[in-house]
Amino acid sequence: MARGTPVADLTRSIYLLWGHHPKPGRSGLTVPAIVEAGTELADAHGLAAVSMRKVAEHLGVGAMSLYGYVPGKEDLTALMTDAAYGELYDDVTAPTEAGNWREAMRFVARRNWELYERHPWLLEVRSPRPDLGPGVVGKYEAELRPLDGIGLSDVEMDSVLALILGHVADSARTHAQHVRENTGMTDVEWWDTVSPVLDQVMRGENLPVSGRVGATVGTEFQAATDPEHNFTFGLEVILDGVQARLD
Amino acid sequence: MARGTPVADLTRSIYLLWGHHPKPGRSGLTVPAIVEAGTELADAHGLAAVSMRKVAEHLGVGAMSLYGYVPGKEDLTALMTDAAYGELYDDVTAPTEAGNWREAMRFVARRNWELYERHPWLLEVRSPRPDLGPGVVGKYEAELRPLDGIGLSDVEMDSVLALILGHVADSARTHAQHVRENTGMTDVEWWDTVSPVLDQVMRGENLPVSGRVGATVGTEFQAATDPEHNFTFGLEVILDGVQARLD
DNA sequence: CGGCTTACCGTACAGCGTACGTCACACCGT
DNA sequence: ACGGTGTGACGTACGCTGTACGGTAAGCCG
Repeated sequence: MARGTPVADLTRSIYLLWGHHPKPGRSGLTVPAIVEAGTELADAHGLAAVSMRKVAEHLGVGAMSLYGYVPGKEDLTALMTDAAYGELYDDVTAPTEAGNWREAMRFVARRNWELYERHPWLLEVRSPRPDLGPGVVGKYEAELRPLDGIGLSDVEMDSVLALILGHVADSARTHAQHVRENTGMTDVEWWDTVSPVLDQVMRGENLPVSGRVGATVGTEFQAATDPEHNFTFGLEVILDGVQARLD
Repeated sequence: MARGTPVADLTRSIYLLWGHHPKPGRSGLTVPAIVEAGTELADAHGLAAVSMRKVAEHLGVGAMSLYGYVPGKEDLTALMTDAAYGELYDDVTAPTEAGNWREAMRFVARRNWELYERHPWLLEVRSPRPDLGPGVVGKYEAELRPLDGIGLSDVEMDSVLALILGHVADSARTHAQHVRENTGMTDVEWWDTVSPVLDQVMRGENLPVSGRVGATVGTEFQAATDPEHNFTFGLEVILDGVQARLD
């Protein structure tokens, strides 16, 4: 699928996101099937494992056949991303129904956290612009609603949501890197290896505070850090900060 | 340079980070020179542009010669990362001297923000474990000190710092994607293209809150979002939240 | 049944990280 | 001064990537 002018490409991409895709041909290929295949691969082996060849193979089809349905890898990733975010809430009112704004934001944060656990590759997606598909747009509406009418300006609503979602993504990112034991060794093994070498090599460094804090954190969590603790702690700090702004 | 057991590799990587590298051979190559070349390339063209071939070419040397000094690309990236974070503070006391803990944290956040502006590729680095080199360790000590003795537990100190740094990274990430006009079109061009298509395609969607907020934000910032505003706003919210915890 | 449209895909190219094996340089012992 | 040798440097090659191009063949219509 040849690339054209930037404007034409962009328009095509948006139409694609919003469900304008070609009917299945004689191989039975469809855009949703391609997206699903890509998502399965990404869930299982990370975003780097999603190559056009692998996706095609997974569908029993030649690599180049995909280009009849999807302009390229970038658009495939955008489709996967939007689909993943789209599965977050059954209904646009779900967060609102969780309770007051604080409980709603906890609900939102927890849901996003779980989404990143299910689809860690979402944290690797690096899109130059937001992928404004139906999933993302619906998510934004659902998450913004509980913040409406509690005393924040429109801009503040957007900023608060961005702050919370950013915090979730950041914690989840650390968590995902943390959990990935497949790539090498477990946390404990890693620390057991690193620790003595560090002790030797850092001899003579003057680190009174970080030395103490690092030791405490290590003892507390049996690891260099505990992303899940940081997630819940940070969330409450943020919510307290928002509350302070409301008063 | 052949890879060995995980433990040996890890040990070697840490020694490398802490300055244990081979003396220059007959080509005059050194590890710092390689790291510098990689950093220059990354600053100019992003992390993806840092290939072993390009770095070698930049140094007037064959690609494989680098492997005599650096085990592979992963370690090169780790070295670059640690060096970049190491240039953040002239002295370990710099943040502390900025004033009380709030001012110190604003100083820390701003410095990190500027670092990410200077080296946007830092936001693309995806390391399985923290790269515990001298730069990163010194940074941790410097940033932790202003939080010492203000009424937080050790674990809370670590969590608060992680929260703030995560927020900076997240804002800077959005900012960096935002600024990258080179890859295609400017913000305004993009929105002018996307907006009418979205209007058409979203006809019939029920988006009362996000529609209003999106419009307000767009008018306010002449863009879909303003990362710098989100950065300072979010930071103050977080600081307020921490203050609430201190009371 | 013939012919045309078009979906499909085999091949190819430029790029990547890096394993392997060779070459020539610099140094050292005599 | 010279020969041998250890090793730093690197050319080549492999398997992988995204995707442009052009040929093949399948399905449909007259």
